[in-house]
Amino acid sequence: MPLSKTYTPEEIEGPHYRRWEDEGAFAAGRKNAGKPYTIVIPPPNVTGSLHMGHALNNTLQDVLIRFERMRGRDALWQPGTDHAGIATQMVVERQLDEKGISRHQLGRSKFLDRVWEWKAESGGTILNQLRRLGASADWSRERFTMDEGLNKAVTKVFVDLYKQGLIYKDQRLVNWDPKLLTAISDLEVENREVKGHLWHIAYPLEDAPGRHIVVATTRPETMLGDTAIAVHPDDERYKAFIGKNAILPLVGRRIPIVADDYADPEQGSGAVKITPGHDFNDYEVGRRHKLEVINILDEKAHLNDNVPEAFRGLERFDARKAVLAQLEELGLIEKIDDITHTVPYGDRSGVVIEPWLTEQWYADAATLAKPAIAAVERGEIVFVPKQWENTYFSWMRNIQPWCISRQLWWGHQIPAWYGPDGQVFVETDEDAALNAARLHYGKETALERDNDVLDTWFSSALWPFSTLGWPERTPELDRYYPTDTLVTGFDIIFFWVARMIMMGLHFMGEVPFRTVYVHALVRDEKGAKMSKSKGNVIDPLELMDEYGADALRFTLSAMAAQGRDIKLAKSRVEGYRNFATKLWNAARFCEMNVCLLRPDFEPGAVRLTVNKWIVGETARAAQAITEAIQAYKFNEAADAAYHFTWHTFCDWYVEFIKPILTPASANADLLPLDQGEVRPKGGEGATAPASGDELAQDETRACAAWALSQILHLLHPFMPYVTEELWDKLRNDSPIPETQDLIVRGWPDASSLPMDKKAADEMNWVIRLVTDIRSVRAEMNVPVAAKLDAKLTGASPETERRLIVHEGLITRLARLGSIDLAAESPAGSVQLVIDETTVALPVARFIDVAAERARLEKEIQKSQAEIKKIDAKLANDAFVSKAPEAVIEEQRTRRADHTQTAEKLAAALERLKKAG
RNA sequence: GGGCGCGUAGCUCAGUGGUAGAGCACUACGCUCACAUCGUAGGGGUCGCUGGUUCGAUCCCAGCCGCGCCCACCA
Repeated sequence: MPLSKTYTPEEIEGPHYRRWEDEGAFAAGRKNAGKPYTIVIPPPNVTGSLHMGHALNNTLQDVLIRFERMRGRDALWQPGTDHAGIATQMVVERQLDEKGISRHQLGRSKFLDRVWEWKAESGGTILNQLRRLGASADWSRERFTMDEGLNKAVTKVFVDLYKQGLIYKDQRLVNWDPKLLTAISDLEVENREVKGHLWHIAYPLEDAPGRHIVVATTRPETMLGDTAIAVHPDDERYKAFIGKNAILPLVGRRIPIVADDYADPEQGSGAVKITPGHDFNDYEVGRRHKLEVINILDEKAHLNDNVPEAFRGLERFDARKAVLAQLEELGLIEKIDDITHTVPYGDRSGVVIEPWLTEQWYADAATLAKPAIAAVERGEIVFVPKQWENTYFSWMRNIQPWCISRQLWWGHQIPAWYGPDGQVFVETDEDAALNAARLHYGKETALERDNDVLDTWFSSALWPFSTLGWPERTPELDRYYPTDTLVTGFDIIFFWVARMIMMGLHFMGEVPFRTVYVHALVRDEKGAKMSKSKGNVIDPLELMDEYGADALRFTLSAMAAQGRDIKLAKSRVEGYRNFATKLWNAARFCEMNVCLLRPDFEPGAVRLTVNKWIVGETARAAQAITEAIQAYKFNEAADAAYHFTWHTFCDWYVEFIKPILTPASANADLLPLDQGEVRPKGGEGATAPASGDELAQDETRACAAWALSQILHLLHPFMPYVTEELWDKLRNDSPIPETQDLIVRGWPDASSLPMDKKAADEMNWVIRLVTDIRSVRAEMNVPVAAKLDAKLTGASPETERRLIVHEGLITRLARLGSIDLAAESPAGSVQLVIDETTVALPVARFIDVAAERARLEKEIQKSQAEIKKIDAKLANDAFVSKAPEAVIEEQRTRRADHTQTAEKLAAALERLKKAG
């Protein structure tokens, strides 16, 4: 069935994807495959939906994986999803909430059943959306961070690290989320700038009635937990107070005034209240001075029984008001400053985080980080762009203990069991824990399992090896680990990338991947972060509906310049949809002209200049695209493919070959038989027409089909659907059995293709000639239908030869009646200069002589100005002695060109004047 | 407070120590047998500012102005 007039993505995307899957096109480990090339997907949240960040991230991965697969590597793109602890639990809790049920009413086990149900219900969505995008992952290997094998991996890692002393339990302040009621890690805290107040509060001194010491705070309610005041030891204002006591207002507690470097004389009043139970700094001060730690908040951040009765049970912000009101009444508020300061918020819950004293599990990140830092320093892992290594280093070198326990239900439950006296047994399963307990206690003892689960990122840190079967030593693990490239956004370098490196090195003894490609964030047209609340989200699914997956993929690739955010404009997507249509129509042209892939076609053996030229241009494009993808310069690769397809193949090659392929064409008797053998123009002396023309046509049909097939391959990583569809068409029409395969195999090898310099020069001359003639015609408003008879003067023998060979093309593309050599340019013509040749176009009846004179004068002036500039340079001794020879030579060449042009144009001007 | 990035055509962005580029938008014209989701031609930029290095700077360096991001326990 012939191709339709336009490309309709929705008709072919689904069927092609199904075919790829049915034929196992994406499966790793196929026979005869070369060296492995592996990418592990950043696992999307299992209950999530595809957003633009996913679209970008997965498009780039797919470009890489398809490229390497086509080049013959054993490409494995390992897919899967993440259980996303907090995020998923929140969704399910919200669903329950709508029915008026709390998870506690349901109980842990039933609640988890509900989460699994929700996972079963919505877990396929994101993966199907990735398929829609064209992602060529090996779905047969799909994993989930909570599946059985991965749970085994998580448990083993936890137990091993515990036994190595790298995981431990500790009581210290954590970031507590009073809404989600769980500890979170430093990374899950988002510091926001907010406007607030700085209250200066007078604390009465114990032994000096009527005298005060003033402290400044942004959180007056925490004073109820104060256990000291700190001043700087060198602060003259307060030296006398050190060692004395103050009386804590509202509470009446006697608190010491201590000297500590932490107190900054420049800040606030220079004296700072110390609340070890609710501030990370104060906690440290408290440690140094052995201060009492008073916890005044419960898990929901309401005041507890450790505060005076009047305040008990108050929510923290209500408590602030109450405290301030009381202080006001007592006249203890000295002044209030308006300030802007940073306040920690939970990135999931959006509420203010409380530093809260609890017992949690920690991983000794500093120890794990050491080899991870060294691996990047040694270049075993390379970040692209390289600057991200600095970000990585600065974080890793100051890394804090990683709080890995969460007071959630959805996640990997911590494999720790407690005896009645609090003794901890960390084992891979309950039986092992019971055994250990029996040994410890000397008898059977009931144990209670730790209720907490692990941070989601704990399991994703193992992803590059857990998905390959670890802790089993599987053949896949041997073959595909270490993986090759990790493609990710910079927002998860700390959360994920750094931790994978730490865990990979610790448990596998090898880096998890060689290259980390860090891409940008997708923003809206104006550069703002896309977010639901702003309503500026562009849905990739809608774009795919409207323009097709290929157009979206190509857009994202073309905009993925390193180190820059992507501002996505719909107009770009539309433009690349048009590109797909253009390609489609070029294929239609080939189809209509019966251009078939030929078994005997040898790109190195073509005889016609146009064909030699397109072979060389194809080689150039293939090389540029290959190099760009290898260097992760997706935009350059996409641009090169776009330009070659549209502006070289469609704009010129297709136009060049039309006169050859159209048998009835009046130009048929002008066809060159071959590069060296040019048939004389006109009837007389012409060699027998038919056979030579058929040879030329034959070669050209095969060459066009070949070039198109190369384009389809080069574009395939970016636009898999339309290229597969057209390839399908092309190969089905082909008599060669070897091409009966999906496009997923085979990548153009530029090094095996000849780049014929002579053919390139020749066709570039034709292009210049045609373009310049068109330009003049347009400028002179020559009616498009007017066939002009061009006359060339001063042509060299080579130009004359080119003219004869390409006459048919030139007259057709430049819309000439004829083009001939002449001794002299005819009067009343417009003249232009190509190298040594003057081209005269008889357009007298269309032109305004005065305007033409002005044009020529302007052109001459332009050239003369250039010559003047070059002469100045060449007259500069410093330039001549210091600039490289090539640069000087280039200047000389340019000068000669301009001189020639100026002379020819001056001659033209003279003739015009004479004629006028 | 520390670190990073960005300011190039109306818009969105590439790019290079040696004659400024693309897409979109815009203007004019469209005979034509792949394509109006198209063709041909065209207009449009002192490459943020100021200095420095250099024979030569949009590119390298410094400072400044403007914008954005990341990290950080400063009340």
